[in-house]
Amino acid sequence: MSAIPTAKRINSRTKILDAAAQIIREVGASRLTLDAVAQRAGISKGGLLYNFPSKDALLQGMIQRIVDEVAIRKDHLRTTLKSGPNLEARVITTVLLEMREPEAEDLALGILSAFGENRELLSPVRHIIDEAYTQLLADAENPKAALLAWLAVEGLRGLEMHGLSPLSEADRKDFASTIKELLEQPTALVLPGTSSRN
Amino acid sequence: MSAIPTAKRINSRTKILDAAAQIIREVGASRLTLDAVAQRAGISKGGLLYNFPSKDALLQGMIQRIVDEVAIRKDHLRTTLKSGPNLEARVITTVLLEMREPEAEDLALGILSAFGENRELLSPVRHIIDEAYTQLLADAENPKAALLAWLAVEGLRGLEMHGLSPLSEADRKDFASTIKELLEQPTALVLPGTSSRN
DNA sequence: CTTCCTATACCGACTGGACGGTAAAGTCAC
DNA sequence: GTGACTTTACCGTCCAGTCGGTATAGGAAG
Repeated sequence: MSAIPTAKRINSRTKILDAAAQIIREVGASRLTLDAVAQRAGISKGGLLYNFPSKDALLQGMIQRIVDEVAIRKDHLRTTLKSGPNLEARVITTVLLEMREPEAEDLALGILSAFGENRELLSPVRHIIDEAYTQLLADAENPKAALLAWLAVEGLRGLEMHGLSPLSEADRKDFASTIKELLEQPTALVLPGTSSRN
Repeated sequence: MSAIPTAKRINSRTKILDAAAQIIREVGASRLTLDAVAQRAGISKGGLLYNFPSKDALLQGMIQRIVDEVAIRKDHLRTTLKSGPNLEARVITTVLLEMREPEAEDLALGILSAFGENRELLSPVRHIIDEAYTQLLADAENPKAALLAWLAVEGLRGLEMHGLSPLSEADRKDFASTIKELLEQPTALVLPGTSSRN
């Protein structure tokens, strides 16, 4: 929408997005007010609203940045991980499992913050999920194992996001290895019914 | 605090909780205002606040009801499902997979609604999760498979909760069978490392 | 049985603060 | 001075929670 973002503006925008993410991380999405963001970003409320004309726009900006970030990480992993079976599944599970690192922790929370108010804001998220799902299945040597692994990691991330995970640090490591092995050994999962249906 | 809840009061309370759940389901947690709940319940705002002295108390009541409901379902399934390996895991995954049914759909949303405002409200939820996790592992013939299945189902539920699940109805059914088979056949998951530690 | 008293349950106008958003007046770079 | 960017001051709305009041039921006293 904004025609030519200048350097100054870009700087302000990142400062604002950083501030918003920080607030969500520290005091929760419900306290993400425009005043608080402006103050934290060291900018006035008017200035904030100049950069993001509404709160929804701000949330949208946060989500977009997160989505972009994930795409970059995935691209990076796609070339870093040693190729082999279920590459896409390994990429996505790795991204999700790493998503607990401090710098990216706000991802989950940012998404959550948006959903509550305006479900449409999640559409970019739905989009990358749909895409990831398609790629995951297309690329998978053992689709059932790939789906299982992805959803399991997604489940753990969801629990951690809400601070509800019962897994100890050791348990988590074990689980991560389980996922890794499940995906690297196409024969790890042996099911009676269809073994490898299209 | 209230000494002896009378029948009348209990009736009002359930009407209120029903109304609140309905509102969340229909228009989202952000529109869950005391006025709206009161109106929907066919009661005055004063009456509502008489039964639940604060909004937090109302949210707490909603969560408690949901938690109790889940406990009942689990008890029921524990006697219904045919005994065999990984019973606890089968119980919990069944509950979670059924949680999409209309009557229980508000569970997820109710929980979410609460979290945003006040993280402490989730402590009863954390409690049943911790318990479920312990039982799951203790009872499991193949702990890794049990954990995998539980987290995967949890992941799917999380996605569906936010309307983000990419799985078609058929995919979902397939996935449910995968889970079932994974838990009923302790040999379905064969991992190189520790096959059945501890 | 009737009068008085109390407790429970509920009512609805009101308040005070929070918060998203607006508008007009700067400020600074070019 | 023109346009990008920022500030200050303000408005309107929404909403949790308050508060004085009403209605009904039950029990005790006369």
